[in-house]
Amino acid sequence: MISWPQSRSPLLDSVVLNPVQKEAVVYDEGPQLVFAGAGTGKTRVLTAKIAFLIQEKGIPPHQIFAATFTNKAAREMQLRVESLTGLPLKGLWIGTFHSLCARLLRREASRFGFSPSFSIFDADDQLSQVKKTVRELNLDERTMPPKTLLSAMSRYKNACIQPQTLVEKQGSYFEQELVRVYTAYQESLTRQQAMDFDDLLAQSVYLLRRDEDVRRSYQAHFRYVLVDEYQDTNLAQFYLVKLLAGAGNRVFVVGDDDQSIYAWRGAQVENILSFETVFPGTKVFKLEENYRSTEAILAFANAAITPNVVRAAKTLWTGRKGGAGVLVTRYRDDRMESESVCDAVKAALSRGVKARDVAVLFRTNAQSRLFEDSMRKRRMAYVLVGGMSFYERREIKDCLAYLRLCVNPKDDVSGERILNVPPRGLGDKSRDLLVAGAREAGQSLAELICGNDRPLPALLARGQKGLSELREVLLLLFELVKDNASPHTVCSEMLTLTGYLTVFEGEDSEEAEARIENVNELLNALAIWTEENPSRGLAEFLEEISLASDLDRWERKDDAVNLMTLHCAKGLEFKSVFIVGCEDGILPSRQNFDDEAKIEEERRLFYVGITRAMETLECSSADQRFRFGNLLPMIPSRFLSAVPDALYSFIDKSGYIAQPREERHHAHSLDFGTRQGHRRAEPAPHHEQAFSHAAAPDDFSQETVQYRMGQQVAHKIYGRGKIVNLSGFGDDMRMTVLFNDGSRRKLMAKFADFETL
DNA sequence: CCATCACCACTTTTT
DNA sequence: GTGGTGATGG
Repeated sequence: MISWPQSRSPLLDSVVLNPVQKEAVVYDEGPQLVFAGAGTGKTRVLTAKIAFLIQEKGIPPHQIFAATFTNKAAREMQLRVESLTGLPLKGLWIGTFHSLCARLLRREASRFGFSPSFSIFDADDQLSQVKKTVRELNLDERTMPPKTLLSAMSRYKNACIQPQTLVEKQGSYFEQELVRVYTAYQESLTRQQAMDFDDLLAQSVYLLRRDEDVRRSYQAHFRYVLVDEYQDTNLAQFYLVKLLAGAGNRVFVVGDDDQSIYAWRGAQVENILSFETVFPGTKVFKLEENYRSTEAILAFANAAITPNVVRAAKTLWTGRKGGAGVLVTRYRDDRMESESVCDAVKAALSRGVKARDVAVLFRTNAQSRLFEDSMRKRRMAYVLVGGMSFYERREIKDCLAYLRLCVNPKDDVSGERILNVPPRGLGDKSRDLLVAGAREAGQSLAELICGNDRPLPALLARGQKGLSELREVLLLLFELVKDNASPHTVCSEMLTLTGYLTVFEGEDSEEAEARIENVNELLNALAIWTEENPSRGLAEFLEEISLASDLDRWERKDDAVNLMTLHCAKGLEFKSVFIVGCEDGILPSRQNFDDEAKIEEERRLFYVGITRAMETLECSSADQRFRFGNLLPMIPSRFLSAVPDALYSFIDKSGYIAQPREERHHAHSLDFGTRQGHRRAEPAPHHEQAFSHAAAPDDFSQETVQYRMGQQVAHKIYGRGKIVNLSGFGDDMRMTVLFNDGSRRKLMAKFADFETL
């Protein structure tokens, strides 16, 4: 380990770097590429590099452009650099490509006829807009599926191909119509002063390409361009790096081709593999010493990735000899897998492992449910990352649409969304009339409704009242925003004015209650944000929301196990990792069977999962799994069989307790699983007893907690009470509890967090 | 106009 | 098992 010989800074002296890492940090000639294998300290190098540039090279923070993969990574990196240099780094351009581009585009908005407060459309908004465009062009949604169109447009945008350059080209019917849709879609976005995710990148590229002044000024301004996770950049991001770097090529990128897992959304591994040719004179550094995983895990990882053909040669090694072997397990079905994995997690916790250091990783979000159920049943705390995020819920999106409209009244996707929310008698018919009227007047929906300079289109009588109500609401909200009211005030005012919650309050369903709770949580989040960002307004809040991923909001909790997809786990590390659902069809995904390049990406995904583990790793598979509502036979992943047996221990728990005399390998024959529509099998046997107590098949803890009428219970929040009613059973059991404070509550048994007395 | 019900396709992965 | 869409009737 070497410290900084010529450093004047005691803080920089404190960074421990190996010789290669140090060389990469200090080198300062031309373009630089760091091949950083998993766990080789790439974040450390990147942070040290930025600190070095600021402190030793005297580059002002605002002249550094650093793109990370998540906003969270950016925040953490900034904090670390700040603590290294002891300087606040206010102006540093650090963030995801998307947020950095948004920042650039807002600064330069006037140059391309946009307002700096343009909206950012997320996937949901994009889809609404495409659907609308398809309808306007009188296309059939079945032959021209909006989703397909959207992904095709996304491909064009990733390659920075504008619709006007496509018009001349001839192609299939689909392609020709695609160009029409693409053209109309972009026009509508411009009209609404909106950018979608892809536009943030593409429009930045167009701007820098088109406007020499802008390009020159940014090239002169940024003295360094740094990119993390370079293997996952797409063509637009590559162009950006190239355009921003300019002739000086002060570019420093870090990545690992073996961890490239986003080709499906346009990332090109070629960016990293051909970096040296594209940036002549590149200095390459290779980090191959892994500081994260035990030798056993690393050997397993190396073996798992070996079959890939498309990769730069490298071999990770570690000085940490030994370590617990990797465990590969095979279960009867998905339920048994989740139960057993949760038991194994629980066992680890009782051995003293902290829940925060444990992760269960899966290929698809749908797999999380079983694990959530199993953990809840065991009263184990967990954090689920990803899936349906808070800000994607309908009620939240409704509220946000109002807020977005306040910032950008031209946003018709938001306008149409809230037109009849809550229901105010403005249905499809009224909407069409208003949209047509707005189009004719050259205005947006909100502008038309709020402007009084022009008679509104004749509406059905029923709509008039609702329309003037909406107008009042919007006018009041616009007024508030003009007076710089806090985001929290605007939102709560909107709720009062529209009576959004009264519909739910009238309903007595769990769902309505959850909605109300979510909206309250949003208000809460707004209040906190306002407090933490007193100088920033609604527009900034909305931008932060729309560019933040679920992972960005994730925080490790000391006592909660982490549940997430393999994609989400990139860049993270955990002492104990469980990779579940290691089956052909899941990992690798069935949809990628046909293409060897895609299989290789799936294999890299597996590799990413493996290399998250520091101390223990278990990879599990199930012989049968519920998918699409039926029980399907599964076989263990080809990725597992590619790893030599000697590198792991294998435990087969897939045998049937009901057929103890059967030969073991018959026990998991497929005939059992082919009956379609089969209901989920009886409670799975505890895995440690699977073969030992054939006579006691089902005393497993499916329902260890029993409830009965009149029973006394104690709830964490509501205190003590008595069960006065019960209905349903299993996961659907509901109960009414009369608490000692006099309140009466309906609860789902499976969620109810209390002790029986 | 809106609530309800039947039917359908769908599950990769996300800034 | 989900969630979105389309037909129907109040």
